[in-house]
Amino acid sequence: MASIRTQKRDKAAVPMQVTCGPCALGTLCHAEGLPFAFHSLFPLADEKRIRLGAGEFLFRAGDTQMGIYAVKAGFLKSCVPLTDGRRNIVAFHAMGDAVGMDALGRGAHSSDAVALNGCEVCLIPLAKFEKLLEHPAESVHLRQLLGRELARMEAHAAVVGTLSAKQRVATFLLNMSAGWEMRGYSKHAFVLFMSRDDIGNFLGLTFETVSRTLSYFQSNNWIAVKGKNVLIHDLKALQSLLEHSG
Amino acid sequence: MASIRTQKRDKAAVPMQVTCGPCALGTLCHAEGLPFAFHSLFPLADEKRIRLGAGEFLFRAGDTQMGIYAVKAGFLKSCVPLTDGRRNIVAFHAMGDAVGMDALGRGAHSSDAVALNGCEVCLIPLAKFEKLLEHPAESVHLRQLLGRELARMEAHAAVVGTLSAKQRVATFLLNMSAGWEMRGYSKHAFVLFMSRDDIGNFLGLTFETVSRTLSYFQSNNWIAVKGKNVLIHDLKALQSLLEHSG
DNA sequence: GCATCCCTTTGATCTGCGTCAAAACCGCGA
DNA sequence: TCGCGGTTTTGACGCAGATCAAAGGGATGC
Repeated sequence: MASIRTQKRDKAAVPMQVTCGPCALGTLCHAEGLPFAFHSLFPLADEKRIRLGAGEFLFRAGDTQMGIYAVKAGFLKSCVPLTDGRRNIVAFHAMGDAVGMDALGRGAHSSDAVALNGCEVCLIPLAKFEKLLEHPAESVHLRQLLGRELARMEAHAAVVGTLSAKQRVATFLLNMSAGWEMRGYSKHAFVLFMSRDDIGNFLGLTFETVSRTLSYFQSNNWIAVKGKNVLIHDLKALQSLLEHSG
Repeated sequence: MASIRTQKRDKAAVPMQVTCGPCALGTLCHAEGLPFAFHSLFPLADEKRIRLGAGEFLFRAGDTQMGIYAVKAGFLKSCVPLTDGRRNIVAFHAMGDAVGMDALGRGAHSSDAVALNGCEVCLIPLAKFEKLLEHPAESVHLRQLLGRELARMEAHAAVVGTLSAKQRVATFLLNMSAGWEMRGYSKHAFVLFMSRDDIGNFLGLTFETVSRTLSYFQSNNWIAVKGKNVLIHDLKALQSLLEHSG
């Protein structure tokens, strides 16, 4: 079974253009979007920005310093620790995603969040949250955020619990594609921001199997892969893989 | 891969003693626990009780009739539909659990909830919810409920994504044990309320593998199994299975 | 430029679990 | 009480994917 590789330090934080349009926190996050009366609760958005280099932890499982984070730029992964010391990646996060909500249950994070590259996130500490959520609109928003995350995780558990290797990798590519399309980018051409090892860990496969499966898709002319660059030629072919059990 | 068997009708709803002590909805649920001012929002608890026979659906994936349900008696399973028509069990629910929160994201349920035997649940429709949650204490409570569920699902995804068959079954038994202990029952002796097929589907294994693994545990004198009755002789042995990778 | 390190690809072999099969068991209704 | 349908157990066999191994990129530092 693939293990998560040793984390690396990056040379420096990366300069970035950061927008707030597609952010999952939406009105929960920063001043501009908030009802006027709530402006005073918030420091300037920039004060709450956090920059991380590749391999740095946003938080670790067990941390009681809670809060919800919105990814502004860059990419992260969420890893849950196993009893044998390994870690399993249960989610990837890109621009606009919310991270850290699993801490709302126990009051401590149950997973690590690790930057995959230079990235920037927005934080709202829980204390601010509590006050904010007295406002019904924000409360509904957070509930939806949590509900979506829960449904996503249920679907992921079903994928790794029942599908074949080809189906898992196809699902992964289709989800990446849909995610980029949702953010306004091409659904046919994108760059994988994680290693084969990370993909394997996420999907419950070895990195060799991930690599082989991508090569197989390419040999069928369904996709073209060159390193982390992916070009999907035949979305329907990948989808039809999922329609027949086995 | 195991599929969920055809649902059966049961002869009748089962007479039950129903208590509200350990219920996950807690103050969110019924009149007794609520702040006095909120009593008027609620009909009598009994009006909101729902009885189900074995195999009956509490709700189905796609239902827009939302609400949160608390299990008062009996057992249910949550199943997410796969693209190939199969369903995968992602959770079991017993007395005191909250069910249906994955609907808070999209406004529609993303999984089925099916009764495993005669059971009884309490409903709060979303509309009531919305009003209730304007009260900070209830809002925090729901947030914790959702956060716990999310963390639980992350852990489950990690289990089915990385562990061996023996480790998955051991984890399952340990979780059952802990669940019963938490509810005030024995952690060493309990009755499995689902079939081998359901366990396999939940763990991403075939029912044959589940059966074989239980037999193996028994042959090591770690447990005794007779049908659905389980007696755990050696919790530590099961736990130590999880400490060594592979 | 070259060397180093890590990531990725591809091949060969091994094995845990799925699949197929059959018998035993258990609850239920007649 | 018996017979029946569904569930569970156990066995034999095969395969998808893990493991072991080695060679080929592609980035980064000197």
